[in-house]
Amino acid sequence: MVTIKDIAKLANVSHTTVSRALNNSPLIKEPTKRKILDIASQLNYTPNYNAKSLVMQKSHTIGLFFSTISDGTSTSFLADAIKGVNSVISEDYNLFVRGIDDYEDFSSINSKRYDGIILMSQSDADNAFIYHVREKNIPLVVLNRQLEDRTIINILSNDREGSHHAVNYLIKCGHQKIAIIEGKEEFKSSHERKNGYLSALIEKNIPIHHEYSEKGNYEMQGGYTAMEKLLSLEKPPTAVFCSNDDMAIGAMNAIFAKGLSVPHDISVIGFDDIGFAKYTTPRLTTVKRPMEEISIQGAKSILSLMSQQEDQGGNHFENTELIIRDSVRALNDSSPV
Amino acid sequence: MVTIKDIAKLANVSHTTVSRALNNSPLIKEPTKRKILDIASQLNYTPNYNAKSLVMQKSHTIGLFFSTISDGTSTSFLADAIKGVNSVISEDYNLFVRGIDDYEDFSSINSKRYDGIILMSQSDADNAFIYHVREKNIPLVVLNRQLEDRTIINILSNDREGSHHAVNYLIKCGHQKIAIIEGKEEFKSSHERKNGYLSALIEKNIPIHHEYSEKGNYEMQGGYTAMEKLLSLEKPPTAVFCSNDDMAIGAMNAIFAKGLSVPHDISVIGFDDIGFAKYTTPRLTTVKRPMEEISIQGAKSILSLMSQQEDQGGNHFENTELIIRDSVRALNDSSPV
DNA sequence: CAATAAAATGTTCACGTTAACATTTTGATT
DNA sequence: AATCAAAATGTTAACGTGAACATTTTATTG
Repeated sequence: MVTIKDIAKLANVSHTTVSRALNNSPLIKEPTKRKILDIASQLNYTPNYNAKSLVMQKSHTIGLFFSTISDGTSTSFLADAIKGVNSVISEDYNLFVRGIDDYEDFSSINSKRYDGIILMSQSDADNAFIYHVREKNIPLVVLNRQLEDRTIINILSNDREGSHHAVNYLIKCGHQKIAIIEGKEEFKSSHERKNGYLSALIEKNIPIHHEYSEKGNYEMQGGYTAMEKLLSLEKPPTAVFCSNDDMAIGAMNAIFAKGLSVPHDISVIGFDDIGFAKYTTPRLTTVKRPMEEISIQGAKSILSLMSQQEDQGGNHFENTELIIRDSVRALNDSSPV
Repeated sequence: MVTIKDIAKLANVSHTTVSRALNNSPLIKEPTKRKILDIASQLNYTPNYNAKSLVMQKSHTIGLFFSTISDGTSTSFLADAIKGVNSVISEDYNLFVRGIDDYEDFSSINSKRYDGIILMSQSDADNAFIYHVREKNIPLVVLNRQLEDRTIINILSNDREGSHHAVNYLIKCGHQKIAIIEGKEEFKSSHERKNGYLSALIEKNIPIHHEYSEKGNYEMQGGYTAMEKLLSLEKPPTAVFCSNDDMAIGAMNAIFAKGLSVPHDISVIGFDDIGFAKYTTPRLTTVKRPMEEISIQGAKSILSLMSQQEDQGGNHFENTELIIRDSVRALNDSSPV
């Protein structure tokens, strides 16, 4: 492996001069600079980042952490987040991807190792991690889950508003018996989305029936099982708000399995707008959550946070959007807006 | 930041003794070892991995590279690979994720920075990368694409066999007019899967019609468009082999859009067995490709390759499996095996 | 052309750790 | 107790780089 000292010898200068030349310091005369750069490229020199990091106290590494990678994080969620972050950070940053639940303790997570951390947070259980990162003074951006601590940069979609909007749409379509299939209980988003569902019903004075709430887990099978239970009720709902698209797909399958049709017998609405939502039969009406946009914003934020030290915390909401397709039926004449 | 020298001072020993104690060297007496470990944990000591890496010439980093992350890599593919690798490597390795197409040149990829590299290879264009990694003497495992070079560890599914099997099944079901929707042209797997399709037809002496081959791109929209073309043929096929599930889903949608039914009017078979395949309507018959298993094997291989230096190259095939669901209809009496 | 400031380059140290070699302590043997 | 081997610990250097300070070279000015 060739080092700056090797280059120094060949160029007949000190290794510091080489260092300066490679870092494009204005202190070095043009001719020598060129000579050094020439030799460096001829020798195929590449800097040793460990040495660099050691002396400069920077790691050139950004950590992208998920609450969990193996347990219940949907593929599209994981992939969209990585794609988003990846598209923003430049070649000279390393991107480390890991799940918080992979760690027994957080001792290996410190400012020497990470210049910045993006946390894709799904659960309150992440708070210990957040606390640790803050304590170690590592620049941090939290995505996807709202924090009380307003000093932390926080980028997320307004899930409550999104689900409120969705349920409101069902009501406008004439539905009154509206059920919900909830998300994974440990995930904050589940509660946000349920709250939007509740607030929409309350706003329109529609009574809330306990039996219209079914627990789910954000997985297709969970949506299927939950829907089966709803269908076996004495008075089944006419519409179901599913807390994510995966469960909506499972729910539709449960409906088909009973010989019923969507949206004729039961209307279904989802959340996320994953790629497949356009290709279900019927096409799924859902709330679009701009996951990739959120991670792009997150990556940009962490970069600016790392360069300037001005820590401008607070929430940044990316808007959700109701995507109307074919899985909801209007029960009344007044066509919905 | 607390270093081993700080600990040394407090323990009244040399920093080397501390280093040895922390690394559990047998040279250190039990009592001193305990004392040092105590102090270390009290001070909340965490090792500086940059220093460690610098002197030990190890990076504690495993690179997981994709041909591309942003351009045409399906979400389930990306996520399954990361999940698989992540589940195997231990806490003291960093997992680095990046797309090859993010790099202008590979100069930053060297053995100081990566202890090992797992390449999820989709395209011949990766060969330059592979060559570079080999030249730098970085342990390498290539997943998902067959290499000529038998000295490189290579783990993949036998796609040709899988698609042969699938098309054979269609034939056994009485189909003769069997079309194919091909994958992304630049990806090796597309050709493998097409070859399996062709060999199955040839084996059974079924004439190959040029118009029954449609180009696709591994995306749902591509499957849709390709299917539309097939349906507009004078003699449309009775069965379609789609080179992945995403396109199969798109194809089914195109069939529905024409008012036709799957499998009654046209049979559809996919490849991959993604999570959604169980939840399409009808449920998708497909070839299961054990992506997560492949990445788990890949991660295990890279770890063993990194520890022992015995480089045992060659291909390791993970078996595909035909998953029979409801999207293929038997045209004849003889029920298929 | 000397004096002096500015520019260019060199010397030495530091970063935090492990490793090679050196020294001291311990314990067994006579 | 003296001797010696083994065990435990210490000293110093090394990894590759950047930074502070020191020195030399160059350009500018009177």
